[in-house]
Amino acid sequence: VNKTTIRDIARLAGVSPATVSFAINGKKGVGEETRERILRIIEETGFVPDNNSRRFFFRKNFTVALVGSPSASPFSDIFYYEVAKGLDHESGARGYSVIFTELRLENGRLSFPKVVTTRDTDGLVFLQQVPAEIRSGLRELGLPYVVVDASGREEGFVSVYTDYEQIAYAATAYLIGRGHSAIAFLGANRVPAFYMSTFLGYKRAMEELRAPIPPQWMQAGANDDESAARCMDILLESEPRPTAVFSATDMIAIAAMNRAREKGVRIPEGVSFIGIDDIQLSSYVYPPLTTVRVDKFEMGKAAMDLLIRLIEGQKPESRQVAPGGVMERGSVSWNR
Amino acid sequence: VNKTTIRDIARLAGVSPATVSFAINGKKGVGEETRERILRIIEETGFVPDNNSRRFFFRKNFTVALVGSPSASPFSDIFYYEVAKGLDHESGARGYSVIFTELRLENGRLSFPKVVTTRDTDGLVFLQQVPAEIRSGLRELGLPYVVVDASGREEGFVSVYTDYEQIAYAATAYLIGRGHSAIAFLGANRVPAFYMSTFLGYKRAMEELRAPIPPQWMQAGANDDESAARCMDILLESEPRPTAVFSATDMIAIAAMNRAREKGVRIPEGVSFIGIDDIQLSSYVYPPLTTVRVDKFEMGKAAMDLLIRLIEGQKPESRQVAPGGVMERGSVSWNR
DNA sequence: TTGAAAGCGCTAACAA
DNA sequence: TTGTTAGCGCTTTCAA
Repeated sequence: VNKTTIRDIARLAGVSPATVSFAINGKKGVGEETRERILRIIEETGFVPDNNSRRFFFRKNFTVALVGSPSASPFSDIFYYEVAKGLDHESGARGYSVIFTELRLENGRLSFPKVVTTRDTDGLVFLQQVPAEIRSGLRELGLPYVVVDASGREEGFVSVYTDYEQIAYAATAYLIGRGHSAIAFLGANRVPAFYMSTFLGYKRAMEELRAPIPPQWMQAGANDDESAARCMDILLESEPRPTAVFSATDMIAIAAMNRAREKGVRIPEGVSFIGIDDIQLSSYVYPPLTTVRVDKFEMGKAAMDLLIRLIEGQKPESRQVAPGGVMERGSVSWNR
Repeated sequence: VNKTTIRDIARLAGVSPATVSFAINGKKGVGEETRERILRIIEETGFVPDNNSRRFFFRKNFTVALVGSPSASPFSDIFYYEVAKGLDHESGARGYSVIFTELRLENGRLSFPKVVTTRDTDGLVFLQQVPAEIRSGLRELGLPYVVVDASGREEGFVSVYTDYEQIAYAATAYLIGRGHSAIAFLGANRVPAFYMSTFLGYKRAMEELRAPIPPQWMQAGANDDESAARCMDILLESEPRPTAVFSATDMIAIAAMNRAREKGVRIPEGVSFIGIDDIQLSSYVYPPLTTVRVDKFEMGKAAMDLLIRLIEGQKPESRQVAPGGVMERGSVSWNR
């Protein structure tokens, strides 16, 4: 198949290739009627300039890689997907494509996939955080990158984040609004900044209640299903026992909920639960989990915008995405 | 940043660029010691040949696009992710990258994203089926494509599939092995070929029981959460009532399970459930769903292999991926 | 306003 | 076995 080139169009229009190039890219230096004639011919022939030639000339890929990491799953499976949709949406409009890839895990060490090491992409998108083991490697690469759903933005990178302090406050305040005051906190300290934000939001809401919080109501180590279950055990045995639990993520809430049920606690009558994220899972567990939504699609779009700006040499600021509202489902009951 | 080129390497090695190119690509026509010297210098300098130049020269992208469709049910979210991992794994080893993209939905019509229409990729991967509305467009494009998890392989395309008849048989046989004989079928007819396979597998297992099946035990229209719930209602009201339900997918099983619980049925004591897929959700619902595993990672790998062969001009056959085993969890009880 | 010409980094045909 | 050379399709500089 011999694709038509800019030369063919030039011949058809009776002009030089350079003029066609100018016309296509909307540069000045082409007469109005010449431009129209050229564009009409392009329209008719369905000509599309060869992208690989442009890549070659500009020494640029017009490509961005979404870099997943095995350590992030399975908590983030669904998270990945919605962010990816947002990235795709925005990138399409800006002339970029999104490459899907994952960090390689070989005998216990994380490394970049070949697309990245060969610099066969213009920028990277990370989720939540850049795994510590690859930070120095990332610096060496010198590729622009953004972090989506970064917890806190202390460090020197561009990120898309949401206000988890505010969200945690909203979640706790929701429980308070439903009559609860014995509210426990179930947090994950694997990412300290995330822990901080959610805890502070919880604390702020509790302060307005002016009631002291028993220390064993504040659990920090719920980093996966099992540790969340252990934390839940402690909560259930604590005296007095909380009537509601605020969890920093839906996954934690679900693991804790399952544990409580195993121990014979009725939900939400015995203990109420609220989470953060609104992952797909949350509507399917029983009872469906009440949670505060985080707009991951929007985060993906924002990340793409920021990353393209970085690639093009701008110095964009990190961007905040507004939190969604409370998704009221079946895991919170009234407490009177 | 002025990247080092093949010319620089040639100069350092005291040979011509062509010789370096031969050495890199393992072509014959280079002396053994010259080759070693060149490769050593490449090693030392960390030189990586510019991929965009190769794309330009070969008029090829070394890229494959995973084409999602917005109309696909939320059921497939997790499916996407595991297949994508398989695609990434295999493509990395073969020098390709995976682009993540979605069909565009504009005023009710599906269309291809720009990456595809501009032929800025070498091949496409579809999930389950090619949406009917874009089939003719796909033909016009003339891009190679494969369908992952295709239901049946009647039509003229290359696909990766698994034997759902066999899987359905295994699932039903598992219930029979647990003492059940009043077993209902809950299927989805949105994709007829998939419906066929699962139903026939169910029927084959039931035939061995030599017991007649009341027609209302065979429900075909469970295509989403709500229709699955309605089907479950019918099952619960049918006389005699089945003691177990085989569902063609985990999502259907979960929706039906939730419905049964709403109606006050205890699971698995009242009714047992088994599904197909082993999606992540299945281990988190309550009770955790017993299901037959489908190896989606393997499907992704196989799809990539097939697609690359197609791109390289071979005529590969569709490939079958072996079904996984039964994942025994908490949704099936013994029936005596 | 338009055209001619050079060149991006690589590969492959051909010549030495 | 190795070097020379041309050229892939595009953009941009420079000259007309």
